Amino acid sequence: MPLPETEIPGRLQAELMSRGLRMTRQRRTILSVVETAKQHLDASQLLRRARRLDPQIDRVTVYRTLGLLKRHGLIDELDLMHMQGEKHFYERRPQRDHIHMACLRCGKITEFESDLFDRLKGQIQRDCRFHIVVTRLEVGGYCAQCRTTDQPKD
Amino acid sequence: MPLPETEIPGRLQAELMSRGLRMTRQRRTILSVVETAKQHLDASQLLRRARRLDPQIDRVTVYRTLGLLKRHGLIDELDLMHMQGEKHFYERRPQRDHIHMACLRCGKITEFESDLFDRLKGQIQRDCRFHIVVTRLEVGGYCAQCRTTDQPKD
DNA sequence: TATAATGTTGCATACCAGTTGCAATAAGGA
DNA sequence: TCCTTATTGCAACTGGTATGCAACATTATA
Repeated sequence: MPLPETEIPGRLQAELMSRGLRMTRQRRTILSVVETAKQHLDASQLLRRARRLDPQIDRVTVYRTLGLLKRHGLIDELDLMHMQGEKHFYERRPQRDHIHMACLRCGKITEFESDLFDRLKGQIQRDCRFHIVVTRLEVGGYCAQCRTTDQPKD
Repeated sequence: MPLPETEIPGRLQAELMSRGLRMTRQRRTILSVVETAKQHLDASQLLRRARRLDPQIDRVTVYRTLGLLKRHGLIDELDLMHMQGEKHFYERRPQRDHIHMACLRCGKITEFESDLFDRLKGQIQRDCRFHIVVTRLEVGGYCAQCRTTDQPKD
């Protein structure tokens, strides 16, 4: 994921502490993995990386910490069109929502920000009188590289 | 789901047959359940309804038929923000894409069509040179009824 | 209408991501 | 430092979905 320059390392940790949550060694480790990830990671990848820093960390702790971060709106959960089973992927909640495009052929994930998307969310809030907490726009299709070559069959 | 008047009963069956697929008793049953559903159903609900019409239908057949319909782009798979576990919900692919809004408090699912959404998809295709096959825009938040009352706690 | 070829089904079993109960442990305030 | 309470790790479990395989049904063909 493009990590914006404005992001402060340790931000997640500071956020959780300011909410009065206990900062354990395990949480610090997991948060640092989430913060330094350059791509979207699933729980097991997250666990593997966390274990490189703290070998006795348990996967349950990873799941619980992810749940915590989700409930506090600090990370977003992605499905990425379920291209690799049913696992979920995580990213720090960005300042501005973006769209995830998944190429059904090469599997590449691309992110895209758009004013139209922002306006669409505004329209939903107004027209539907719906208070948006979280949005997820995922698009499956063929990226520029793959759409020129043969398409996969059924 | 709002089933548009333009929808022809037996449409799914005709579509599959025109693609040269075998039309079995089980498939006919499952297709009719999908076609007549008035809400988004998950695999187990679909199975229960199919069994009312054909008691010996097996759940794997439901999963396999759903997979088939998905691959042929005849139904869409929804997560509905994973509010009820990890199950998936299904709906016939509509003529025009719509947004699913899930109320995090009462669980109500609302659908919404929007020109802005159509334009956004156009922008993605153009600006990202991405050929869209399927989109999924899900929004979690609080509906008009629920946003006025107390919010749930962490 | 019978037959052959191939696609589809049902059963049992396995799988995989994620969850839960509970006793042991550790964080942070007094 | 002690005490309270949150958090952890282990093991076992759950729910949704997928698979191998033999039996069977569908469709094309004769």
